[in-house]
Amino acid sequence: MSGDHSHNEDQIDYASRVNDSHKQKDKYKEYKHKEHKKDKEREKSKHGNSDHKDLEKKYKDKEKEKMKHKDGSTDKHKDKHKEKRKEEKMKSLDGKIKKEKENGFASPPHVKSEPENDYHSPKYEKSLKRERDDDYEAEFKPKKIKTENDKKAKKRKQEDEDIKSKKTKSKKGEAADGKKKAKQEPEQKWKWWEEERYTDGVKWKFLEHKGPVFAPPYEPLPSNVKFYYDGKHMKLSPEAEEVATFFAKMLDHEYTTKDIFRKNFFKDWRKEMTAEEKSIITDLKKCNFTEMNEYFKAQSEARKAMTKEQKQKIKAENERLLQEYGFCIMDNHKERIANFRIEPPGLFRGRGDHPKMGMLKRRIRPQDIIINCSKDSKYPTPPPGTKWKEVRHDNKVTWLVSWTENIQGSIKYIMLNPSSRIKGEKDWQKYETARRLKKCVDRLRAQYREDWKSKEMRIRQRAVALYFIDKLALRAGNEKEEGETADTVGCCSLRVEHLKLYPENEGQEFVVEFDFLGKDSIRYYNRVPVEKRVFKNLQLFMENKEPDDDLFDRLNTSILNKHLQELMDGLTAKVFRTYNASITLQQQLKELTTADDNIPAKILSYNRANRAVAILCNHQRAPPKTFEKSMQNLQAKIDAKKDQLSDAKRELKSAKADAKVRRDEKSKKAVETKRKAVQRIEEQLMKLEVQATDREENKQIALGTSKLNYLDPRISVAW
DNA sequence: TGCTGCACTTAGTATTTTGATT
DNA sequence: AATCAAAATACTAAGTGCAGCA
Repeated sequence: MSGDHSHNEDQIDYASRVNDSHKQKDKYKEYKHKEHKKDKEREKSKHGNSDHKDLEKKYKDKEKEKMKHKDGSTDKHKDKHKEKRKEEKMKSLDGKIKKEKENGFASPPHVKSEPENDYHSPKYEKSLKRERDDDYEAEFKPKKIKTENDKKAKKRKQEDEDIKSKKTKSKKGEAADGKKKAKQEPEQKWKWWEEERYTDGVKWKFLEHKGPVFAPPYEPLPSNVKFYYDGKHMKLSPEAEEVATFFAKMLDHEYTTKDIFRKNFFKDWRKEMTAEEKSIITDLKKCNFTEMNEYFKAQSEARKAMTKEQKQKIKAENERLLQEYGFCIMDNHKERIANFRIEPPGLFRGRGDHPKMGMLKRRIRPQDIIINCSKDSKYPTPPPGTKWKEVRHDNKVTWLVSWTENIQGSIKYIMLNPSSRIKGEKDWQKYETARRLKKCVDRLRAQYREDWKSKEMRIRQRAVALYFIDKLALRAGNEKEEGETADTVGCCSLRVEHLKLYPENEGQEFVVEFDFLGKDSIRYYNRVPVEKRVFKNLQLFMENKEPDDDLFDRLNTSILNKHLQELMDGLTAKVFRTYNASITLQQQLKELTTADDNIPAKILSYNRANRAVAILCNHQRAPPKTFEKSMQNLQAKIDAKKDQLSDAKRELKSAKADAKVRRDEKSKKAVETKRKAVQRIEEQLMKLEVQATDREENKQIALGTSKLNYLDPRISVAW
C-alpha cells in the first residue's frame, strides 16, 4: 500500500448532520479512548445472539478447513467432515452432517432446530488471540500453524459449550479456568459454512413458513380522550381518528414542526376523513391533539409501571408469537426470520429533507401480500376471510414475504436473520471478495494513477472517482429520482457545488474540501490534500460548470462498476469500502498493540481501531438524547472520586506520620493499606476520566455499523 | 445505452433489555 | 428496589448493483 492511502483520522475532519444544525456544534477532536466499554463487552457477553461474534467463529472454522485442504486432502467433503467429527469428538452429532449432505436439500424430513441463542465465549476470543498472525489476505498458512490451531480449536469448542450451557455470569479471569467439564450439547449448531454452496442462482430447495404477523387492528380511543378543532370538541370517524393518533404520538418530535411533514400529513389525513370532517377540518394549525398525546404518554407510563406478572405475561405472549411465526424451515433447518412482523401503518419518517415525510404509510392487508415458499410446503394461511395477493414459488430469491409500500412504491421483504445460512454465506463472500481485492489493489491503483493522464475525459473522470472511492471510502453514488427522495449524493453523483479546491491551504498543497450530504443525509465534510494530477483534473472537470452540474458528467455507477468488473471478477465500488474498512482496522490494530499489553490495554486499542474505521466510513449518529445528563452524572462521579482521593491522601499522610513516630509493625502496615487505597482510588478516577473523554468523543460516532457490516471478523479473531 | 424494477445490503434511530450502582 | 447507562435488538429507510428490456 502506498503511503497516501493510509487512512488516518486527521484526514477526516468533522462531519455532522446538516439538517439538525444544533447538533453539529462540537468539533471532532482527536479521538481518545475508552476503557471499559469493550472491557465489559468481552468480559461478560452473556446473552448470545451476537450474530457478529457468532460469525467470527464460523469464519474461523471455515478458514481452518481451507488450510486443511491445502494440505493435500483429496476428497474435500468427506475428509472435511471426518476431520471435523474427530475434532468434535463425542459431540453426539456424528453422522448428522453427513446425512444432510446426502439427502441434500430434499423436502421435509426431520428438521433440526438450531439453538437460537448462540452463545459465544468471550474467552474464546482471547484464547485465540495469538493463534495466528493473520494477514488480511486470502493467504493461508497451512504449515506449522495447523496443528496448534487444531488443538486450540478443540479447547475452544469446549469452552464454548461450557459457556453455552451454563450461561455463566461470573466473569472469569483469563482463559485458564475456562475449560471445565465440557457438557454435551443435545442440540448442535448447524455449521452451514462447512457445506457446499448452491452454485446456480438457486437459493433453496425447500421453504416453509407461517407467513407474516399483521399489525394489530386499530383500537379507537376511549371517549374521554378528545380532539379539538378550533377549540371545539370534535368526534372523529375511526379512520380519521387513527391517522390523527399517528400525528398525536409524534407531537414531541421535531418532525411535526416541519412544514413538509405537516403538509404531507394533512393532505393524507384529509383523504381519510369523511366528507363532513373534510369540510370542517381545513387547517392543521387549528387542530389540537394534546389530549391524545397525553393519553399515549400516560399509556406508556402505565406500561412501564406494570407489575412483574403483567410484564411476564406480555413477554410470554411475544415469545409465543416468535416461536410460531419467527422461524421458517429452509432446507431442513429451522432458521430465524429477521422481521416477521409487517410494518404497522404510520407516518413516513424520511431522513433529511425528504419531500415525502409525513405521508401516511398505509396499513398492509393480506391481499397486499405475496407469499414465497416451496410448492411442497404447507402454505401459510391468510387470516380468516382474507386472501393473499399471490403465492409463488421462486427459489431464486431469499425472501419469504413481500409487499409493495405506498410511499415510494418500492417492495418490502421479509427475510432471514443474519445468522441464517443464506445471509451468512453472502457475508462471507463479501469478505472473500475484499480479500481478493487486497491482492490486486496495487495493480489497480497503479492503473488509475495512469488513467489520470488519459486523453479521454471519461477515463480521467473514472480514475479520479475511483481514487476518491479508494482513498476516502466514498459510496458509489447511484443517481436517484429527483423530488422523490432527499437530495443526497455519493461519489459518482457529486456535483460541482460539493467540493472546493484550494491550491494552497494551511500549509498544504492541492487541498480538496468535500461538503455534501451522503446516505441518510449524513454530512460528509472533509478537507484532504490530493495529488497534483487529481487536483488539475478536478479543476478541469469543474470548468465552465454551474454549481449544480455533475462533477463527473461522463460517469455513473454502472460505467464505473463495469470497469471494475473488468479489473477483477466480482469487484464493485462498495468492495472498496469493505476492503478499506478492514485493512484500516488491521493496520490500526497492528500499530496500536504491543504483544504483551494487558487485556484492558488491548481492548482499548481495539476500540480505537474500530473508531478509526467508523471515522473513515463516516458513520455518525445523533448525540444520544440523554447525553448531557449522563455526562453531568459522570462528572459528578468524578468529582466525588476526587474528594475521596484527597481524603485518602490525607489519611495516608497522617498514617505515615504516625508510623514515623511509633515505628512499629502495625503502623507500617497501616501505611501500606492506605497507600494501596490511594492507588486504587487513583486508578478508579483515571478510569472515570477516560470514560468521560471517551463518551464525549463517541458522541457522534457510531461504531456499530462498521463492526456489523465492514470489518472482517477474521481480523478480530486473529488479533 | 439508458431506464426501470427488483433483491439485497447498509444505515441510523427507537425501544427494550440488561446489569451495575446506589 | 430504584435508577440509569449501555448494550442488544427491533425497526425500517436508504443505499448498491444487476438483470432485463426497449
